[in-house]
Amino acid sequence: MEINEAGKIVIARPVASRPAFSGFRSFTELLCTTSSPNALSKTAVAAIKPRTVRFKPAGNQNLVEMDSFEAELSGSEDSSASDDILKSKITANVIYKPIAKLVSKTTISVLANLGRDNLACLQKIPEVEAQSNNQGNSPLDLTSESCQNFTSQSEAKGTATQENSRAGKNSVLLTTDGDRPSYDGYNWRKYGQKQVKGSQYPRSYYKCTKPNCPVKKNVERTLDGQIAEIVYKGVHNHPKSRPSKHTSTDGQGHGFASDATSNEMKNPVPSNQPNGRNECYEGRFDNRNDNESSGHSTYPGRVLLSKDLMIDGALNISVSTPDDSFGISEEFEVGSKDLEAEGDEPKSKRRKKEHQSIKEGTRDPQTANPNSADCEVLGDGYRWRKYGQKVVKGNPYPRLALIG
DNA sequence: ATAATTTGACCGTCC
DNA sequence: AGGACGGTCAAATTA
Ligand SMILES: [Zn+2]
Repeated sequence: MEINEAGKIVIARPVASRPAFSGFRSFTELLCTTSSPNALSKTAVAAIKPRTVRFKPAGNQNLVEMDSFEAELSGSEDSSASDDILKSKITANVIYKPIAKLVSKTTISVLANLGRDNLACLQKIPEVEAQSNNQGNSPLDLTSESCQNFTSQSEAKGTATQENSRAGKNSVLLTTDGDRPSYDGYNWRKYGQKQVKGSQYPRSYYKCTKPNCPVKKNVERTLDGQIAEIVYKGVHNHPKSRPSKHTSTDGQGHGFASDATSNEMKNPVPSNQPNGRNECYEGRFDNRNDNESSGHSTYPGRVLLSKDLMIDGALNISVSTPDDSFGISEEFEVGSKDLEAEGDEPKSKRRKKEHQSIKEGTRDPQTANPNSADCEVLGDGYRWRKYGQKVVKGNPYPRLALIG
């Protein structure tokens, strides 16, 4: 059961074993500059809520969607668990996001003002869950505007050290806050939360709000509100909603809350999906750094994502594709490897089913990316050109070097 | 009034 | 068979 921590913890740092490419940096830079992370923070509040009681009827649940696949894995770690990895990896994508979050303008301003007061920030930021204001726009804004701010911050921190980030303690900036969104282009509805055994943090369950979309994601957040891990399950059967600035976009119209996590949306994703489907297969985002936060700061992590995702942060990323699989995923690793996993987690339950589905759904990586030849569109919305590939020691899969 | 979130209970799977 | 867990449902609550 527990175990993961070790794995997760980590985070990796970037660097380490990667061949050096200048790419790294570039990546980072790119990310920062172009893509920006999503950072966000917001106000927050913590609330305590009453509890509800319910009776329950029973039964219905079988809906579960099977489309998804799963992933699991966890963590990060370096281990080498190759086998496991394989299995798990297959479907899973992990992303480690360091910072990120989206912030609303207000927040931004606040931050700006506060700038120094991290503490203050912290307090606010922490949990909000969302609702507030930002929903609609945040994403965009962030991207454009905010991002920069963040970016810089994050970046700075990241690379430089982010002191602040965590300095503040929990996190202010970097952190993710509560549930807010980082908009990943999709709208999510929280349908459950639970303390899972293997992790220290509560796991929140989100579902894509589009009517027929089976995609779900699990988000674990630290006390501070930072995202410790995100796992995506399933494939969207609809295009992303684009954040139009003011609008809510897509579907629902209201703001959505995307929970916090992931991606950035910012960009119009280029091509991502030809059809509009396949957006995410499964991914995971891990951030748990608490542990050591001290070390470095950024949360380096890894990301594996598949088609849509994102990356963010300031980290170094490396991308690798597993061959195996479905190609679904391309992984971004940020630091080290992690992978994980293992067996410990019981997660497996439904997984099996999912896997099957997954396979079906996912396959065709190539298809998915039209560009696959030399250029690939990773989840970040940008197009990358492969300029190298190499087998890296701790990692079972060849690592690709991409240039933006 | 409506939609989203919270949260205890229920269900299925694993051991 | 029974307990432990993770995941999901859905009434209650909140926004
Ligand atoms: Zn969806």
